[in-house]
Amino acid sequence: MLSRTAEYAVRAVIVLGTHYGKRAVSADDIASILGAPRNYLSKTLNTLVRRGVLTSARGPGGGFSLAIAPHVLTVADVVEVFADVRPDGARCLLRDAACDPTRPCSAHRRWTEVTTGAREPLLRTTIGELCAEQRLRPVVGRP
Amino acid sequence: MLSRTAEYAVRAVIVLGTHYGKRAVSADDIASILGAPRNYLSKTLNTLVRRGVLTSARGPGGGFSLAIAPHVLTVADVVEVFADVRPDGARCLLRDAACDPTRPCSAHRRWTEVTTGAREPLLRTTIGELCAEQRLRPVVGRP
DNA sequence: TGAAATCATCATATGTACATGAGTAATTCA
DNA sequence: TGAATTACTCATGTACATATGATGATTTCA
Repeated sequence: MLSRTAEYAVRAVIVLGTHYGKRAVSADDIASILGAPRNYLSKTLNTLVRRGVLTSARGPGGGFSLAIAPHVLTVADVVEVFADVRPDGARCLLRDAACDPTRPCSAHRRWTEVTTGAREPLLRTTIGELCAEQRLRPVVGRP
Repeated sequence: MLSRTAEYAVRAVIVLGTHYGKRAVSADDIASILGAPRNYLSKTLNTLVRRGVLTSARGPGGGFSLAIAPHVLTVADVVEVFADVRPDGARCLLRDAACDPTRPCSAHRRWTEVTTGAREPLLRTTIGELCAEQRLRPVVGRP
């Protein structure tokens, strides 16, 4: 469903979500946790820094951290840095020419519903929700 | 959202849906309707034929037709020929190792909900729904 | 039977995603 | 201040998506 890069990004952000408010995690550590190539991941993380999703710090004790709280950061926020899944409302589905935006063709409207619907779970789900269970170790009971 | 190829496929199938039960449409005609490169589209159409989504006929009067009625054929049926968007239930989100399928980790389950939710509009929407009320200029048959 | 129409396929080219290895720049701390 | 740590960047390579143009194979019909 996602490109390799976008999936690395989501997984890395989940790892960072589990350390949110505690400490930064180095690219080396994230790469080894994910089993992802270190330098490639590093470039991906750097892109997330430039987009304001992460912050970075060099030197000993440095690494990457979430710039946005896990319960606020959505999966879409991360994924859409690497793959634009937003419905292209301007371009018509059937022709390269644009529909009249005030009066789009019927297939166009229907297609927008499909792509909007597919995007919705990404918008609705936060990184925090995906991290939640990572904090639960098997022996820890639920309140 | 879709690869170029998958989008060509959906658009081509919609064109064929508007001619369903009437006549076949040639790759040349589809390419010119979509503004897509003819030979590239031809390969894409051929893939759909091999997958049983379309039928083809050579010679004068030949071309491509839907092998499945438009109101039965779903967008997912077409898209998933070119991009597998089905949730990968076996692989764990956080590691390349697989979760225990009978007892997946919680993030895993949550992630499956996201990808399943994103796929759902593709499964639910039929090509027929996208064809309805199309004011496509029909391809004129030979005299 | 031969010409036209049409799908199918091949050879080749280009760009981008994905990846690797080596190096550079910034930061911390003894 | 210098060594260790870490982010950042560059050069390069491979595979695949996206094309383009030419050619082969099949079918129809005058």
